[in-house]
Amino acid sequence: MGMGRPREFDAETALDQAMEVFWRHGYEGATIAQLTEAMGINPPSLYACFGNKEGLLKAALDRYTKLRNIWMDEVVAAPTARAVAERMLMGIADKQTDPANPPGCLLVQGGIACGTGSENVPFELAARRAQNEDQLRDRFIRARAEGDLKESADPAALARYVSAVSVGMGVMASSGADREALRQVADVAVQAVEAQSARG
Amino acid sequence: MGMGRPREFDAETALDQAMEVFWRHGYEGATIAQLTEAMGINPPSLYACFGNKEGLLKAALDRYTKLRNIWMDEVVAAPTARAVAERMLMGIADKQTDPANPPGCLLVQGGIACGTGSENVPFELAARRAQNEDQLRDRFIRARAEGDLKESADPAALARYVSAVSVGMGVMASSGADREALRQVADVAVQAVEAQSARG
DNA sequence: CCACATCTGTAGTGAACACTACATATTTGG
DNA sequence: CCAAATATGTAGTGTTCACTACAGATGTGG
Repeated sequence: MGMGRPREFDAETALDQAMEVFWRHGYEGATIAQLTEAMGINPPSLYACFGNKEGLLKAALDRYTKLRNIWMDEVVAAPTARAVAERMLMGIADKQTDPANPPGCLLVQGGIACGTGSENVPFELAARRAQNEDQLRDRFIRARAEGDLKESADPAALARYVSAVSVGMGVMASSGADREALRQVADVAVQAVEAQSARG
Repeated sequence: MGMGRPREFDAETALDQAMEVFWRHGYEGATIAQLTEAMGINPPSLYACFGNKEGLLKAALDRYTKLRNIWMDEVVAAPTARAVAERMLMGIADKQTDPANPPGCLLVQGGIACGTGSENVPFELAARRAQNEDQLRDRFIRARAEGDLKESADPAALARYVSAVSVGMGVMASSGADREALRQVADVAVQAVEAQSARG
């Protein structure tokens, strides 16, 4: 039995293009016509490979979070809680204003609110944002155990805080804030973490 | 010449219902069918009164920001920069988890990214968020002049920071964060403003 | 070279969308 | 009571959407 005609496009390259469309227009705002054009394929190829529009989004999110998690590993490798927050937020300021990508964050731009039939999309994005928050929380738990954070500090609250600031910066970036403006926000935000550090 | 048949519905009541639909589903996710059903009217009445879907959104935003500005006046009436930040963020934590409304903030849920033909919507929302940021900035400028904030403090950056945290909290609320979780975020966030205060 | 499996491009499909034509109903001014 | 003006409900309009049937192309195993 033969193995059939091989695929003529590269799935990961196509996903990168789809990611950009979702990033710029959101899940509901992105049309199959825009997606297929950006990916350089026709609808049947898209559906054969990714199932449907939501499957394509999930695949794009998988790719996005995979790259992002590599970066997050570098972030939590910083020596102190303050350094972690600074590396995270300054990195966010730069990444969210990188002209190579649409402004903001795919995990926010993808779709915070959706219509009937797509209620699953906001959940999907939230779950992936929560992964990063968990990583931060674990790192802050360690920081407190190491005496880097005060005993009174709440690692979960700190992680939620840093995550919230990241999201807020993403929305600002998507509405036109430039890199310097975001860095100023990050700079202020880090001071709250510093206030929870043992040697403030 | 007669003045015609009078309108049978109350425009402001109808707007409140429309607001809720946009809030929950976003601009693109909200359908005219859902809007008219919630408003208790038929499409021709909607179009006669508000022009089109985008006109309805703008009218709903006008009403939303009108109520919100009243609250913001109370916020900036707080005696110190720290108290302003606390009142703002704690109030946000409560308002964004008020069961009387959909979770989160209409100015975010309304549509951060939109498809072709609705590019104007994210701008419209961003402009209204910027109004609140300007109000905060002016208040922080005064705080610095009064010696409440350090000379080295940047009022514009602080305002942008508080605004970013608010937005981030809104996204968290919309994805299920409860009131207590948001209050913890607010509590941490206020400490950054405190660090910029003269008597920290 | 043949049977089979998978991909590709063309050209649609039904459904849902924002929006509206039109006839009818309800008001005011004379 | 009539004419002008505006609102309402019914029943659509054309367009766009996500998705797919189908025929032909391109590969593998025997």
